[in-house]
Amino acid sequence: MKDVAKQAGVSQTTVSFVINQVENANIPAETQERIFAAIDKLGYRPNAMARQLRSNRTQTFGFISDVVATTPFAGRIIQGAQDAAWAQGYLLLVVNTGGDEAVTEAAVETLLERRVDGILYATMYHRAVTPPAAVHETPTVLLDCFVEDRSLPSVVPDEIRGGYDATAALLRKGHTRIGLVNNLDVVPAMSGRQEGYRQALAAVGIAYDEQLVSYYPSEPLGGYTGAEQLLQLAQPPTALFCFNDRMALGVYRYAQQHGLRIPGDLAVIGFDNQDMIAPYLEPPLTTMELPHYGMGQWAVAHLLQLIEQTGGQSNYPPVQQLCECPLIERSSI
Amino acid sequence: MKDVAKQAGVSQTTVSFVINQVENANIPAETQERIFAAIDKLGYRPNAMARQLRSNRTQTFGFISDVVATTPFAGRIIQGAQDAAWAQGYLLLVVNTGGDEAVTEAAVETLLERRVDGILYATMYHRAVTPPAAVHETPTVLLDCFVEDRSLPSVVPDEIRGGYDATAALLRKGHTRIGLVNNLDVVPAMSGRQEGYRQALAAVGIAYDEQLVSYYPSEPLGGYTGAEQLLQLAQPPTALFCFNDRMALGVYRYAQQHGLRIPGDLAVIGFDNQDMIAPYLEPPLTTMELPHYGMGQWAVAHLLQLIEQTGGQSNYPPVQQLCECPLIERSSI
DNA sequence: AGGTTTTACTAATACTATTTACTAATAGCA
DNA sequence: TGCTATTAGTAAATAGTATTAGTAAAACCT
Repeated sequence: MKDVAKQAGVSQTTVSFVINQVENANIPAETQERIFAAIDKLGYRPNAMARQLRSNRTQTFGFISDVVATTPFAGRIIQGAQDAAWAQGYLLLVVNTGGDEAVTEAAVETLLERRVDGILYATMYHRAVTPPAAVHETPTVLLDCFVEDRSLPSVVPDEIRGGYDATAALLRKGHTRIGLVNNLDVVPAMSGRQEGYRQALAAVGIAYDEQLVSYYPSEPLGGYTGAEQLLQLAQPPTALFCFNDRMALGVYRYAQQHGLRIPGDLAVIGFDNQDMIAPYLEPPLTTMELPHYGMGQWAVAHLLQLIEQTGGQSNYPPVQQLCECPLIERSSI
Repeated sequence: MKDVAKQAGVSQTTVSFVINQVENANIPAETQERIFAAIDKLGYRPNAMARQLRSNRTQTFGFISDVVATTPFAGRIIQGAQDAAWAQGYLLLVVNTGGDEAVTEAAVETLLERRVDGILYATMYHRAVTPPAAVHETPTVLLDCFVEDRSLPSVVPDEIRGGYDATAALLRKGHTRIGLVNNLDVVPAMSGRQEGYRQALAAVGIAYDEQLVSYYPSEPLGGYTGAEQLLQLAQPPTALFCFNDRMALGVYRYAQQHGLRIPGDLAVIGFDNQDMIAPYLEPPLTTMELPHYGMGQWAVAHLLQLIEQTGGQSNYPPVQQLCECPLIERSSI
């Protein structure tokens, strides 16, 4: 910048004013042109480090996640966050802890040393977490996870409503005996979707029947086994709400092997809207989409809001945002 | 740091020496302890920005990609890169251009302003690219892509060898009439795998038969149509090598509808090893894995090497690295 | 004409480290 | 004892910007 100033015959201050379009600086167009010419001639590029040091803002957020790549659709979380950040002139510094606690601690430490303007703490499936205490030293929002004591803002899918809407979609098609092929692990998705299922049935006066719910590992085989259990009942369901698309895949397989036509003999609805499964099943699977992209966006928007508030020191209780899971209608119900 | 110095009763210089474990500084253990106590007491955390400004190293790489999330397995590229970077004390600043040229240009500019120590330029499928000229201002390696003039180092899958190995696996099982259900788009994966297929056949003296190769869009429907075309030949193939797992899915569907048993009546081998498809097909699909994770790692390792060399100003021609695609044996051949 | 306002700048300082050059005090040695 | 070598530090320069306070000259106003 000093060299640019010399080249343009002005002071370094003036160059700074011109580069940053400072109001009230009153630098005439002619001088500005001289400075831009000097910038071009010298190939000058502002040094963001120095700028950050001086202004105490890095225009950077840390993005910590347990496992980015293992679950395939989860890349959308990071994409939503990145897009929203970029739109506001922010960049994301990503760390991937692999779920290791020591790494997570080190990651937070590193990000704080780098003076990120905020931290996004994401998990690849909806669950409770206990992030390192140091995250409280900077604005932080939890993405697809939450802390038990609600001491940090978080954004998660609205599992109950998702379960409700999926069940309601089945009810709208005239089904009254609806099975739930649920996950065995007690995670928020498992209990939340089941609660939504219960509420949707209750809303139309259908009694909750324990027999119509099966619990198996959330994989194709678990779906197969669940279908087997529920469809061999004396009064079998005419529709199955599956915990996820992979379990729905198992249900499809069972139906195919037993000559059940979907949706004629059996309606099937999934959850997750997995790119590589849902659209390619025969018939294409109706399912609920997890709002990963939207949650990523929301998290960044909220972080920006927190940063702005920090000036005002407003101390509202951290918001716990629920994101709706839209119904993706295809041909399986 | 000044406050720490005051608290410990030493100069700021001494604190710096202790924090950085400077050799030849001869700070006795007792003084060091006093300083560490002061650091703890004041909750001091070094300011990476200032450190970076002074030392002119950011310990950061830029990671530019066209579309992170659209192709599901591609997250592994970023994961491989991130893991390798973290292991060396580097962090990744990710930007996702959505394929937009203006955004790409802006991304490079931003990363250069932030003085990243290097750039990783990744695409989500293997292809030729023309990155902004400014990437030449910092060490850069291309990931899953390359420039026509080979002016930048790159790492890509060895498509020819992948095609060769897939075909060879089929040959080993005794097949002599092998069809290729290829992609319609002329991309390196398409032509490379076909070339490997040709070479593998030639190696055992089987003449290349144009009739045994079909070209359709790389989706399930294209696979279905390809299978239909090849299997209705007067002398149909007993094995099909599919451009990717999604096309293999279409082939499975065709086989099922026409009473062909896999692998008994028809052997099928895919490409990509997609998490959500290959293991869950019936029977599980034998396929070739794209070495995404490994390419990400290699790219970072090479970047580090380039940075080290930059001191020595060695000017070798940029290396073009090929990564092997391993065979994932399951039950479809 | 004399004063005020505006224009077009500049000098100096701060941000938080790293690094070089230097010093005072002590230890070692013949 | 007198000299050098080592120990245990410190002062000051530097990195590249942003920002505050200030100034000289020109323009404006009555």
